[in-house]
Amino acid sequence: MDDDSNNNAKPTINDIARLAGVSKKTVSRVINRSPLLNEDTRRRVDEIIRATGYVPNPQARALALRRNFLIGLVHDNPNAQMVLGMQQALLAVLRGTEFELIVRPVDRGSTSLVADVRAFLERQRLHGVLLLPPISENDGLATLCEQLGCRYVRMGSAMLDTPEHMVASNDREAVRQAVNHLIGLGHRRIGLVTGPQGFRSAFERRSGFAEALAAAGLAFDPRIIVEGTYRFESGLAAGRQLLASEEPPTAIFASNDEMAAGVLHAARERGLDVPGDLSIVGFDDTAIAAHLWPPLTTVRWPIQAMGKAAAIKLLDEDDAEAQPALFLSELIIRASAGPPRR
Amino acid sequence: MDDDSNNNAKPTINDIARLAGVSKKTVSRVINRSPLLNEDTRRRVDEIIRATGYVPNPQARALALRRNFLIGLVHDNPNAQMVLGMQQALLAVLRGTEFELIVRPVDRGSTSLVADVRAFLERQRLHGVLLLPPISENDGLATLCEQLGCRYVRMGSAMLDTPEHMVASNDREAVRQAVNHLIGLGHRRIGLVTGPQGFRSAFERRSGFAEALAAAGLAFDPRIIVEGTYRFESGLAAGRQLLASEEPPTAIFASNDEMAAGVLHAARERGLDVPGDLSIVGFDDTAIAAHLWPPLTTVRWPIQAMGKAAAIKLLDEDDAEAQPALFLSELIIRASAGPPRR
DNA sequence: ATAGACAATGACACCGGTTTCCTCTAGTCC
DNA sequence: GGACTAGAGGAAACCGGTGTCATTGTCTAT
Repeated sequence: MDDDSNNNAKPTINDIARLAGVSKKTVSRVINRSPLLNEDTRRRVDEIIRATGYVPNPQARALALRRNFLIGLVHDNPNAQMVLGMQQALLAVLRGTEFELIVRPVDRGSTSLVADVRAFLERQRLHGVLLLPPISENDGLATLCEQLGCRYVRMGSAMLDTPEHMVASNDREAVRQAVNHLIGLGHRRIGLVTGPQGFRSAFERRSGFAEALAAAGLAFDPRIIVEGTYRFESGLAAGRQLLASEEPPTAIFASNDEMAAGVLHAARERGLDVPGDLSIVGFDDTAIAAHLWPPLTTVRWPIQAMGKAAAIKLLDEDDAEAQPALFLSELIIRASAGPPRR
Repeated sequence: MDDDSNNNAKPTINDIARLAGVSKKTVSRVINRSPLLNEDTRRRVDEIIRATGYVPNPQARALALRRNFLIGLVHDNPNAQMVLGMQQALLAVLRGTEFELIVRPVDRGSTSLVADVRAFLERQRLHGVLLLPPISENDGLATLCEQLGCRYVRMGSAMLDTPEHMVASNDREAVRQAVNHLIGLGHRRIGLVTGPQGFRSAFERRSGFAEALAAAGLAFDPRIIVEGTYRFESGLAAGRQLLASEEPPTAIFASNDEMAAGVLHAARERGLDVPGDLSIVGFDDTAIAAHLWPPLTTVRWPIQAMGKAAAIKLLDEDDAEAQPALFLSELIIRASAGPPRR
């Protein structure tokens, strides 16, 4: 029973060396594809490595190299789908390499955020980290990575850094398109639920909104702009406020889907028809968007593509710059936005 | 600039030993709280450790101990919220310990599933792994962990293993309560959308459903039982089918929220009022549940408590058995279920 | 007083790789 | 033929911890 499945002692570099009749160092050279190595020797050692199923011990390498074959995903993101999508995208690239993914949720609010991440990076000696928004906006973390010599890529809603350290979606442009869609449907009075102040994404989306209105010659009426927190409840409150205003908007753009769901609730509470009485557009295309009634028109970021580019940037010095840094999101047109009835 | 933030060379055990005037081994004993150690020596060394901010190198320890201070989360779960909730629960316990969390999504369908996980465990030499459903139901993985001497905990919808290797919710009981709730509201004809065959959770929930009907003396009518896939689309299809049947149910229990959302869509398509014409109950209490209109009555598992118990079982030999293994879910009553109008 | 037990600590090998530096060959040039 | 060079590969130290075993000093039993 133990015979084939449990060949208890895994071979080490010493075993391989002995079997091949060479020194450890030569085996090490084979593993690391050293160029100054006789072709015959390489073949012979390779043969034995394959036959024994030898795999170098990552812990020993990490100790000797002072660097681990680990990619970190550091995040404090309430959007579970986004985080998981990113994990999948990273793993698709990491699979087949010797790298593993290590995930580190952190606490954005904590005063010790940078110290926490520092301890994490120093202890684990990561090869690289991917910083997800919103903590990717923290310049202290980027500086930290530089200091520690840890490769890093920040993900964000706009370029904040040099292209090799950045994977960004163009939220401003995406929102412009979304709002143009509403304008194209005939809306002239469009409300906005923003994200919380201090978030770059909130700023970008708000800017895109303003730019679209300006381009269409529409007024930017601060009375129908409400700040939210990116949470459902804030969307609900904002929706109530906007719909109760003197001259309510015929359409509302919410800066993420969760708040859009809140706005939809508010509309429901008033017995409004969506999209007949009120059109709603969200942002993110989380699972909820397609499952609401009516299904939500929203903006989908290319998470997979961004994750893949980020992974390659983290792994490969050479391919890093060849990877795109700016990605365009896609407007997903569903049923929650239509021509105003009035 | 480099002076205080970048004290480039981190102290090693040798530095501490030299500063304290003791041998490496003694420092090692202090770190590992060895009992045979003079109190004075311990204090002196501790003092220096604190002063220098020394932290043992995890890679070196891992090499020497042949075991890493890493807890793995292995999953193939489409429920992003659950996975993330579990991550958070684990981290809440791991924080403050020397353990880190490493996350490993795998491909349930892959024929090399066990081999993949084996390679992962062998390479990383994890201290322990938490297996999330549905792959937690794979006995091959549990056997693998035993073989490799890796601590493990399986999470599931029913007890499948000894309590020290298990953290289970009692789905059957929870569904019984949910269905009793519907019966209590006056429903006599209740439809069921099951999960896919082969999933333990699907089986348990179906069993709970059947048991509740039986206890109330209601017939279990196979014509209003539809098998789903746990995905939205399957819920939609099931809803359409059930509502188009000759004698449609007045309430439908869907085995997860995503399918419940699909059923709700189907009701909307037919212009039905929920809960007036149709009551709907889901399972999981994902974010979507509260955001639907009407908000979904559903079952919430105690993810945080289960994650915490799992983490303790994984970390601590002694506390493992003291931790509860079976958890009761909570019925969250919202607006999607009410008395039948008729 | 002396052997034996025990507490406290150190010396040294070891975990499994990599790096540094050195040796040994064989080929080239004059 | 001797000096020089480059290519191939090995010996030993090292990365930073832990395990094993020996050593020392102190206390107790005889």
